[in-house]
Amino acid sequence: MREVRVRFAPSPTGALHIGGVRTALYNYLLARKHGGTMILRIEDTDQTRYVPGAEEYILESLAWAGIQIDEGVSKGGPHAPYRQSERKEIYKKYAQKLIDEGKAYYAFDTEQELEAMRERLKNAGSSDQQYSSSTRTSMSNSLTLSDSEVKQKIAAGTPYVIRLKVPANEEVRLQDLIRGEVVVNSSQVDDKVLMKSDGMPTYHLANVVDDYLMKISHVIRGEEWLPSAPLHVLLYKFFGWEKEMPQFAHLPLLLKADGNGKLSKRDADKAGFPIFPLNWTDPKSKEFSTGFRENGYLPEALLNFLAFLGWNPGTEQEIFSMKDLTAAFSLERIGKAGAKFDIHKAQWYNQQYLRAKSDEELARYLLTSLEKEKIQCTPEKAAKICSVMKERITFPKDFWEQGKFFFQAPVVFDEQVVAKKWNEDVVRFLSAFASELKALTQVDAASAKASVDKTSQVTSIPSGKVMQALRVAITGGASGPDLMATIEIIGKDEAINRITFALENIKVKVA
RNA sequence: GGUCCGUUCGUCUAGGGGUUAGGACACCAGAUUUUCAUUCUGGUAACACGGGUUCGAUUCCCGUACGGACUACCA
Repeated sequence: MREVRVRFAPSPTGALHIGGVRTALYNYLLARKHGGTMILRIEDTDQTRYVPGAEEYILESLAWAGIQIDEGVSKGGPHAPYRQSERKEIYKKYAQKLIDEGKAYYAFDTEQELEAMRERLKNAGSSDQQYSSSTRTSMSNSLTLSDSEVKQKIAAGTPYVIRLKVPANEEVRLQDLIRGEVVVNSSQVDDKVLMKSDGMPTYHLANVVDDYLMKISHVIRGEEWLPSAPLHVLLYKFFGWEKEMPQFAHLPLLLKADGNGKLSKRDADKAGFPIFPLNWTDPKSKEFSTGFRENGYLPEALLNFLAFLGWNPGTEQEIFSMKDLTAAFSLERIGKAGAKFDIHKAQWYNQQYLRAKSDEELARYLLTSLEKEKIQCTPEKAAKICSVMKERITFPKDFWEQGKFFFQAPVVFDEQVVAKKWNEDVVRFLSAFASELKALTQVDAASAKASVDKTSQVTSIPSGKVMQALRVAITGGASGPDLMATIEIIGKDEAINRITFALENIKVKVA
């Protein structure tokens, strides 16, 4: 097998779509698996769609995800520059070569003329309205014009594009690593523009030239590129690069969770989950989009989830670190059908990865939240809280959001529990329990439990009848981690205060 | 419309000519628990359809349906 060199080649037109992250991931995994090279190339040949900050965003997203670039923008390498706008002259040279060899031609048609051509064909009932072998003869190009006319037009500064002269009726085959052999007749491929009138290449030319020059071994990209792959094959042929042609792998698309169709930002917004790795504000429209990172998704969990959308190892193992993924990954095991993006599974992965962390690591999340709230807490206490809460949370922020009561005494109490459980017995029990606690020098979970049992005996009230009320008094809510552990964490005095406060403020419902 | 690609539980998928069609998420039920959650146990649930080929097809072939991508001087 030849040296594995893969590239992720996004264009800086906005935030990086989550599907792009998966494409990058698969590229990266293949590179790592075979000790190859991961290249990042920026495809910024469309100047009208350029969005400032997008490139930085892509870089930061990949870094966050843990997808490391070996070569490319921001990193440099033997094939620099890696930004296509800076490689303009290179493409020009290759386009010229095709012109010289009669494999491409100049075209001077204006937008209106092209429009008129399509209209004409449409009216004539033609099934397609392409600029191709059948229509090029009636257009304004270097095939129909004389040499002197062409020269004159160019000299006069008439805008022109360079088009590929696609052969009329030829079978173009390509061996896709995921889909097998794909055959397309060249008559289905139109005379694609290679060089635009602004002097920039189109994707088709730039990608083929760069992949060749950068010695790319595998092109792993989304399925939306499959229809134009034959064109690329043709280009490799015309350049005489068939031997160096990379292998293609066209990935199944990421679909929206409900209904059908490509996963879009709209769908994600509607369902309330992010679609971009990081927060993003569009510089033009000022539209803000949330990111997976800011929503509390761990990169390793997101990647694990993403990896399994379209690929699986064929075993029953579900949790895969980047290392595991690298070891298990293979293009052969990528599926063909589009995968619906079900955020539930992503959340489950997040839970799994969060739980696997040590209390000390988790404590850092809680401490971060507390800092924002300007609440003091020792790392030890934070770790303890995380330890009792880790089984019930999905995101780092949940430690604070579901554990506020560790730091703030409740002032309002769950109405349902109060209505249902708060009664004379409760008042009696809690008063006695508070006294019981007072008698102790220190309260931990075990002694708190002992006190509950003792109070139960003394008052002859079964603890089961009053535990919910105790919880409400201590936390204000109806659910939470182990109550005795909670009491231990807030401490004896605080527990007594809270019970006293509840006793004073919750009215017994008159039966 | 045309070209290409696809189709196994609700979702991600394993499997593959003869299987009780497996797992995970989600869902439901039971057990545990002071609650919720966790955990454990169990459950509902799938080969799009029609023709071939074959002793036998969910698996191979062909159609149909449905879905998707592409159809720009966008990538």
